[in-house]
Amino acid sequence: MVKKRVTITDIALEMGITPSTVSRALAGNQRVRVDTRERVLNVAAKMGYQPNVLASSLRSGRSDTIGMVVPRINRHFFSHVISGVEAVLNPAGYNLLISQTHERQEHEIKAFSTLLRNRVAGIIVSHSVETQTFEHFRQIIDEEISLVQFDRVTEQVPGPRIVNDNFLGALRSTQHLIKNGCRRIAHFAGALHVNVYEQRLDGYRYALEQAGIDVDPALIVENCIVQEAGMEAVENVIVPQQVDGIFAASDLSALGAIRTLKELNIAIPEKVKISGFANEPFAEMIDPTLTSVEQNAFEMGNQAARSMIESLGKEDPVSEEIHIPVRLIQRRSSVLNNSI
Amino acid sequence: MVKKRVTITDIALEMGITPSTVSRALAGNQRVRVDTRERVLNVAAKMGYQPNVLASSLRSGRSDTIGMVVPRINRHFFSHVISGVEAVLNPAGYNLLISQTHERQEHEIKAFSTLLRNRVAGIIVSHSVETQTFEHFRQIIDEEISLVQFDRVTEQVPGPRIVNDNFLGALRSTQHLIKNGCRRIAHFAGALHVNVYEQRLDGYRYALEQAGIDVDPALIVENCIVQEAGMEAVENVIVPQQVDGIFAASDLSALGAIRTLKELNIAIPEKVKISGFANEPFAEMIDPTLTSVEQNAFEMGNQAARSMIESLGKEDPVSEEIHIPVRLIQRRSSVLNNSI
DNA sequence: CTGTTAGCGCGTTCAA
DNA sequence: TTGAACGCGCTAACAG
Repeated sequence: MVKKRVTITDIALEMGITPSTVSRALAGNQRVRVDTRERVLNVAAKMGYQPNVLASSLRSGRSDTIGMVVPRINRHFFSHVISGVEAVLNPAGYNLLISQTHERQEHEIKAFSTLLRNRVAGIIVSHSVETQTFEHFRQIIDEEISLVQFDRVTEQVPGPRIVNDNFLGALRSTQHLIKNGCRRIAHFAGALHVNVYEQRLDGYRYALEQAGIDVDPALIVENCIVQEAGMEAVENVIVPQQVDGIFAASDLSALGAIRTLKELNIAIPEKVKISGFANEPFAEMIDPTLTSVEQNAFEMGNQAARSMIESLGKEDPVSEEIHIPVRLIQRRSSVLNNSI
Repeated sequence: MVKKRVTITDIALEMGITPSTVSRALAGNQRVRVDTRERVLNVAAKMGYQPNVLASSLRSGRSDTIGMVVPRINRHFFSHVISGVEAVLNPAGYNLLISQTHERQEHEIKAFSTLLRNRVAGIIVSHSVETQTFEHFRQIIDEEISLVQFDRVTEQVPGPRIVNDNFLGALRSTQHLIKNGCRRIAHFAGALHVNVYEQRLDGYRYALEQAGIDVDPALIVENCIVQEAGMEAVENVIVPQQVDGIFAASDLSALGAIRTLKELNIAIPEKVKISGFANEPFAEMIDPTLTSVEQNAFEMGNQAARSMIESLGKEDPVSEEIHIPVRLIQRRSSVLNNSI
């Protein structure tokens, strides 16, 4: 026996009133007697009524579902951003529909399509690494769906952008290496068409220039953000170029460098000082512990959600850029004495 | 200017046919001329038509949204399960609506309510640690919504249960410690009303009994799954009880133990051998590297999703229990010589 | 304060 | 093969 789902009509029939009144009572509308509202609420609870948000959204044209599109759900950074978004959106009465792109633009396009079909009120997105064109944002913009970008963002699309202070993090990190005596500092960079990696490179460059150190292109390793790339870079660049410091745009490539350097018996931090980016959990667990730039993913999620809620109340998108502060965490991979 | 959303009526008007025909054409219905179907598809694409799944679901009574309820999105294990679920459900045309309970039963109840209101076709859930009663599953069962449990499950609720082979993992892990010479083996347990921790305790017990070692209740530390608890347990149990082996139900408490033992200059693995559970990423990064039981979270997600799709096609739920194999990964925290 | 009427967008009868 | 009519559950406009 299938228990049919309870509708407002069922409640109305049960009480001898009309569905309209039930609807108003449930919605907390003022134009309904207090005692009838309470009776409706009672009967609804007793009958196990669950409002059908599909019908409600269809009729009202409003939706309380927010779409979220990320490269990968199971990456430490993104899972924490998602958690931060959820922490703000859920208490505010919104639900999250999540898609991952696996770093493929094609999947990003599909994800948008799915979210549009589901009539989400807004979309919170961090681009796939492949994404360099933005025509697929057209429909989102045309339909005036609120759009918030975070971390991997572009100015070519309107709406708030929540980003880490990548430039400052890179600047502080490189300055820290310089202060500790490094002169030939390599940079493990990412894909430079992605804003975050471009800005980290800029911060690195600026720090060197300020210190009167020439920027040597031979010391900049592109697309070096995974562990294996860090390992290879040690053999191809760090050793032959007699590098004494590494600012890595990723903790993983920093880890790769540490492992290979240890194998080669090159002392860290005595011979080479290293700092990474992201402060992954393993940074404080490896030997030596890894200096890194902490980015507050949870807070970034909170802010993205707050910006989304704000956008939902406005007519036109505000294309502001909001910076989440970063913090350099000094550990043994870059500091000689035992002061830390 | 708001571009109004395109509906099948718009397409019909544009083509001088009726919405019915458009609907049939888009649904791939046979009872429509091949060339009109193709014309409809063309016009739909040209007009940027996105089907309204809310209206579609409302009308058809079917939904392609699956709800997922987990304790925390941003935990390594759960984020990988989610990813595994997504990897199967997405290509099959389903969307995921995700809620986290933060280990609170109250939030679990709210999450269910939200999913029911959104008329999900099924729910994939792992209980909060607080969950010990199951009345809040009533409505899900009554409305015949497909239900799949994973990891933290109960037989008190119908439907497939996808679980790790916790018993076997614990058995192999404890046997491994015994084989390597341990006699007084402590167990860092979790909350014992949760199936996974109960089974890990059982496996530990069974291994001891098989080896003719008495189970000493003083060596079983309950609710010891976070780092701090592992640290305290070293001082309260490991040292005073002269323990020579620890089987921890969690990598985190194992990590805590390692840290405190190192501070106390108690040699690992010479004096105390340790194995954990979950094979968190840090297990191979700490010093000494941590022996642990690998649980394939991604595969567990795949299986949960497959079971869900299967359930959706059936009338009555099948209450089978599906085991995901685990694997003991031996590392330096438990092995003396350099053979690994 | 409550009832009546209409329609959101779609899918599914029943006719033609 | 197509069209006309209806209704999924709900909200909103208009009466009263």
